[in-house]
Amino acid sequence: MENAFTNLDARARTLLRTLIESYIRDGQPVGSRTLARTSGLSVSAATVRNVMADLEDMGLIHSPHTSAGRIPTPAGYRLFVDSLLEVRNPSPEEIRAIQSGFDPNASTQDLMDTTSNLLSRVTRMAGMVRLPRHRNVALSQIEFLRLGEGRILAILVIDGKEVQNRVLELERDFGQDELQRMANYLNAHLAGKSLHAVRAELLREMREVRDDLDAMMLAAIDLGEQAVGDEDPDDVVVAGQTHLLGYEELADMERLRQLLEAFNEKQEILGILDQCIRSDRVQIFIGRESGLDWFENCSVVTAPYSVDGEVVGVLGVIGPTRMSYERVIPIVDVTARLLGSALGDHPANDPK
Amino acid sequence: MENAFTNLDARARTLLRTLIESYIRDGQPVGSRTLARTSGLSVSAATVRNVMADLEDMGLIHSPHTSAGRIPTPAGYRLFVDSLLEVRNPSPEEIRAIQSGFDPNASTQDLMDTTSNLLSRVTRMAGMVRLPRHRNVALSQIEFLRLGEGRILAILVIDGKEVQNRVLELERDFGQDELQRMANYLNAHLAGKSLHAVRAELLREMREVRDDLDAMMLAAIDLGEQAVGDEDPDDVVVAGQTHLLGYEELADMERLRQLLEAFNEKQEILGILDQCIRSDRVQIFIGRESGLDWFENCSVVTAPYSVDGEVVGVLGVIGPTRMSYERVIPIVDVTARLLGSALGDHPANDPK
DNA sequence: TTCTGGCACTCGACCGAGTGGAGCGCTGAC
DNA sequence: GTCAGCGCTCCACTCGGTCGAGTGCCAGAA
Repeated sequence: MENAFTNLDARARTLLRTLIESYIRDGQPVGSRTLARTSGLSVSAATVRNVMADLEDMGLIHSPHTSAGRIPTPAGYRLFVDSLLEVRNPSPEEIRAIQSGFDPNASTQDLMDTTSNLLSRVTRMAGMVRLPRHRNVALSQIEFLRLGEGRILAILVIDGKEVQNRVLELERDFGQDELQRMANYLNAHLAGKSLHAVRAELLREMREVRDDLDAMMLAAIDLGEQAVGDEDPDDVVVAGQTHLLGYEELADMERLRQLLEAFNEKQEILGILDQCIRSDRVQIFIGRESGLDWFENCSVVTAPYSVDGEVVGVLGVIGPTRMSYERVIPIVDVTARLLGSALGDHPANDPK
Repeated sequence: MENAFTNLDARARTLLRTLIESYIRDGQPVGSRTLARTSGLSVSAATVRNVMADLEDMGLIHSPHTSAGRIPTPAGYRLFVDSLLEVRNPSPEEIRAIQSGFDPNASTQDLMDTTSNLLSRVTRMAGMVRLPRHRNVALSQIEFLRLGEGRILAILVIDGKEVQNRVLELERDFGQDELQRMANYLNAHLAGKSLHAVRAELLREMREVRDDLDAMMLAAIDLGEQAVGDEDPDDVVVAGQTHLLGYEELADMERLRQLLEAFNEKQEILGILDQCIRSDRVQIFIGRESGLDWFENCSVVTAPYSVDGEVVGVLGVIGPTRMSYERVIPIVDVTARLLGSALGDHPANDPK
């Protein structure tokens, strides 16, 4: 890549860019004559052919068959998005359309749904949102309910609006009043702190003061630790998969099946998104770069979103590799920013 | 229908049946010669042609074009499944495969997921399960948690294992201890009764003894009524939609899109299933019978499932109209029965 | 050395004609 | 009512020919 990039002179890069733009627009292989005319350079088709031959040698373009025009290879797309693409800012209408979709009073889950819908509608591809990790949201309240012999329902109220249930299976049985006292203890000590902090505190306390506490407080801390313990098996919200049926470059039924199956399973989607969470900018996967066969002809554009400066999740879209990156990238970017700020407005105890 | 059926003599019915079976098997229009040979009747192709002409007049079959064989019309399929089809019992392996899929200790939600997966895997079509109405499940416990000014979280524990949350928005504000007492009151009076009964009781009590109760008990009943109130917006679990991509009679991308979209929205699927909940046997929708355009070339096979004699939900499959009804019907039937009995074993307080 | 015009060649898309086969309807005989 | 046979229709497939787009290469100009 580095190699290819440094080897390319300005003219070759202009031609490659024009070629890819043209192919993205029309979906047709583009020939030397067209390219010579549309590139803006004053060179003949024959010269263009020579340059194209070089580009082909470098693996950036190829022809589907003799005497068809050229189309970009994945490597070509890669070079294109990395160093040739001029990202357009999203049009004001697009920003408005996205912005108006966010209801700051909605619950997190609703926000995720709205966002992935929005992404898919605006880009006409499949949109997806990785649920935010709850690291820094405040624990409002914790309660325990005895369900049966050794089975306890832990209820976490987070941020004053999200409710999470967890069923804990325990060795020992607790009475409801015991549980109540534990809850009181935990609430008194931990309410208002972030889940992250709560976890840390519980662990610390368990180590440091183990011996000083009576059995019940110990059990309470233990319970709290279990309840806050592993976060939900993190999930991802997907929308608009069906848009993908419209692209004829994805028309292979078997591939399409695998693709939609992946959306159902969510596992692999999750894997892809998780790879992006570290970056702090828009990231792009082209074709098989993610290591998945069924991803041929598909690309992913993702962007992390953050609340209060910390990255808490990723969102993005999946579409055909031949997509309008210059349009999609800023949309994903803006959406991530807007989602971040929508999540940032904690309507903790807002009336109604 | 009545008309067509009574007008058909045994021979015509045999031929129609053979024709449809053959078409279902091969997907090819079937001609008079083939039909004469495979029907088992000793009649010539010419005679078969005459009969076929009659069947065509009755609207039971038609040819896609001159001098192609005949294929069944929706009306033909209808007659076929209503009175010509000999339902095979599912093979022992199939029963075993289905049966082994049920884990009697699983939660309702898991059971639904398993079941629709099972249906789709065994039939290689899309499986769906309408969640059971919670009419007759017992309320184990009800608790209230104050979230904020006038916002209360109601927690219903049902059947000793299912947990449901509802956020109630109230005019008046309640303190946590008030709520606690209300919950105690409600639990004392209502625990162990079916949700259905609970509702009835709450309503009765509100009318009859309104004046005798102090404000708090009244509020408690009110709360209880709200909490038990409307059941969840009933939902449906779908699985294996992607199987449908494999059938070339559904290969029209636009149709396919609408179909998958419908699976996502679930609304229309719900409508179809709800139409079936009244019947107590396997029901079949063919093509547009359900009134939906995008259903062309699709059929639905459903069966209600019941717990303790009462129908609580429906399950079924969606596939191409050209499906093997004799195989699918018994599968759906058996699955419904097995699901019913799996739901019937209440593992209310089972250890672990 | 680099660019350019020209030329021969390749390949796929398209068209039209021809062919074989499946299947139908009709008719007249039994 | 049943049946065999005939003529007809229509489709699917193949084949050959043409056209246009596009390439690769070469020789000459700058």
